[in-house]
Amino acid sequence: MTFLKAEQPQLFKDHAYKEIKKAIIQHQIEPGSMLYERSLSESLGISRTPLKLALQQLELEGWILSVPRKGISVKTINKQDVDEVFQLRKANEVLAIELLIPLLNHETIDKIEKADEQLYDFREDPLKFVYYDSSFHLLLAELSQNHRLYQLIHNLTDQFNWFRFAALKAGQSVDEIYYEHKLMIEGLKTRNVRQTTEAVLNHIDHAQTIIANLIDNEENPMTH
Amino acid sequence: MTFLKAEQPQLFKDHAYKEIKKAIIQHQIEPGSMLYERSLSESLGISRTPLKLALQQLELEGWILSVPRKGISVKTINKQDVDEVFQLRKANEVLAIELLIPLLNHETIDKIEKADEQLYDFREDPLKFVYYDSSFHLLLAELSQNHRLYQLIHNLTDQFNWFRFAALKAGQSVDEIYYEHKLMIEGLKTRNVRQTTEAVLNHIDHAQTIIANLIDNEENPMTH
DNA sequence: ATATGGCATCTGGTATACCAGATGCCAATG
DNA sequence: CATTGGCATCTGGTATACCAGATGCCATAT
Repeated sequence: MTFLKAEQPQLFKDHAYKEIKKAIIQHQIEPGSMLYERSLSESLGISRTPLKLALQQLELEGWILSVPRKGISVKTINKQDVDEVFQLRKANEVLAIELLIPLLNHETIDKIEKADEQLYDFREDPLKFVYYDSSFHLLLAELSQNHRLYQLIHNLTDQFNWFRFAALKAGQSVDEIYYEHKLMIEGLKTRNVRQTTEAVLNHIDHAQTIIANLIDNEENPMTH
Repeated sequence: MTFLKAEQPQLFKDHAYKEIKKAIIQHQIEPGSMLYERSLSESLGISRTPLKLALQQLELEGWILSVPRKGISVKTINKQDVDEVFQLRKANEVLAIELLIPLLNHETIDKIEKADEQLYDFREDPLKFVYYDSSFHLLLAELSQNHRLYQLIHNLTDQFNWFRFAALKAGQSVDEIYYEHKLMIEGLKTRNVRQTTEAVLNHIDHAQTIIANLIDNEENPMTH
């Protein structure tokens, strides 16, 4: 029995992983640009060993491409990448809904409504809206009680946010999406799997359309 | 233009990853047992740096648990783990079917039937049967043309195989599952999404029942 | 002018030395 | 006898030196 919290030590690899991923998602690092272990480790103030671990995680999650003895680059994306991510999101967020609904109770419904209110507060602030929209989807995944599913959706929403930051930079707003959440919540409150599923699919499809148009239309630094 | 094949160099980390994962799946390493970086690196004949990369990949994929400065252990599993893996398998293999069917042609159907014949050849050899059954499911994932989905199903079927090796060790055979493939193939050949989906779900449910019983029934080294 | 060979210098990959937290034994102390 | 403090020795984490493949420049040869 241990009372003094064995707080997890902050490992350099985790810190590096978060920092680099954030920089990629927020487009502080452009897709296609090279990363160099030596200069990165220097700017992060750590050695190459924990940095390599961070980079490998990013590679396994599909953010960067590492070619042995040649170099590491931030991945560029094309329409197929967008399609793949959205196909997976749809199937797995629907799964989360199906698992979640039989588990709902007053407490969890309350949590969901609270999360949605937070979202509403930031409907005019695109950056924060992106953040809280993800939180909303992640909350549903968490309440599905399938931890592997949560991890998967987490990864997919991160990738989605990457696309989305590009849309924001390009001046496109996706804020009207907020109102689609209302339909999802109504479906959840009435434990209606079909209504909720449809609302989720509409919600995701709507986002996909916006992103797909952005990717298709022109040369932009995300595509190769 | 490069004609001389730029064959990917064999990296030590990949070799170590494959070897350790194989040992875990085939239960040469028992769940719950500890792994030590120094002795592992020695027995693999590599240093700790590439080994750490291999171990981290195994951790990210859920095979092992690493506690900073304390140790690394092979994960034990419980009924919830089994449920999680099978929930994900069902949703995502159904997705693969839905994506695959509109893409089918003579060539791909031929591939699928060939794979099934190979499977039939090993219906009496449980070890090889496990291998070719996975190949069959992976082929369907591959033909869905969603690479992320392929990777996901690959990971899930590997975890499934881990369960399955335990079933084989416990003397339970799951070979009758072969005949369920026939129904899947018929559905595919007639491009019938509903029939194929149902066959896949039955197929996976059948396997889940066998594994769940094994986990539930008794103390065995997989559970904690 | 062009093709080529070799070297300087990039890159990531690997091995290893060292650091710090965790643990358990055991002697010193009450 | 029970408790405690400290040290020996485990563990993984980190920093760093070195190795080898990849690349491009430039001198040289044709």
